[in-house]
Amino acid sequence: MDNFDYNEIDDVIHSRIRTAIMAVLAVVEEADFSFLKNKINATDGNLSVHLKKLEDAKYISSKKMFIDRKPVSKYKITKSGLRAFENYVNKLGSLIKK
Amino acid sequence: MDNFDYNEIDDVIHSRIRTAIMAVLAVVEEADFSFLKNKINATDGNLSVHLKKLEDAKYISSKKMFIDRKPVSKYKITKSGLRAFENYVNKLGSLIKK
DNA sequence: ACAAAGCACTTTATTTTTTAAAGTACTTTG
DNA sequence: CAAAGTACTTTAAAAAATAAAGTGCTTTGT
Repeated sequence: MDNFDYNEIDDVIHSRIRTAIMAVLAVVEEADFSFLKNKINATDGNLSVHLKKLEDAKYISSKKMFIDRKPVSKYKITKSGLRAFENYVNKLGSLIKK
Repeated sequence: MDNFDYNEIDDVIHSRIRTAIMAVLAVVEEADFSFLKNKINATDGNLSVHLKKLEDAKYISSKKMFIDRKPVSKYKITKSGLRAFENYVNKLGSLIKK
């Protein structure tokens, strides 16, 4: 039992809502705003803010478009986002199950 | 792939520093302030605040005493704290590794 | 003996983050 | 065509995290 340094946990990911977003985007090819909103059970404002934070960190990317005359934002995890999420999972796993 | 509801993640535990504290206290019988501080690499003020928060939630308990004429605070995880931590780990595990 | 430096914390204040509430820009339905 | 809905974004308020000071001793050096 050696390393428990909390600073090694990625704080961009380690927030309830962002952890959930990343977990979903890690397993789907692409997800739009409404899908995520329902999936993780978030309010609009919150989701919007946290998606932006993940996007600023380049962990996810978005494309905005119109489908059936309605605005739709599609999100997907980036390569570095997936890498970060994997690291996060490993780090947390090593912290947690001993 | 069904349940990703982020509200189900225990927010008392899901903070980097508190996750680390709980992870340590889940595997040791008892730990004092300095031990925790070094183990998880936290500053005094932060550690103090978060220990208090976990204590307020009854996830950990503390005893304050003097050893070698110096104040020492000993912390241990409570039964409900361990249960909460286990639930947290399970929940996060089910979210994360799919 | 006494000042300076440590140790083990706690408290307060500042910054950052999270959440909730409004707001924007349409589109659909009665 | 007004009211309700969809898909968000922005702003404002509440909560949390971090950093900085402060407290109360004890130890070490001179």
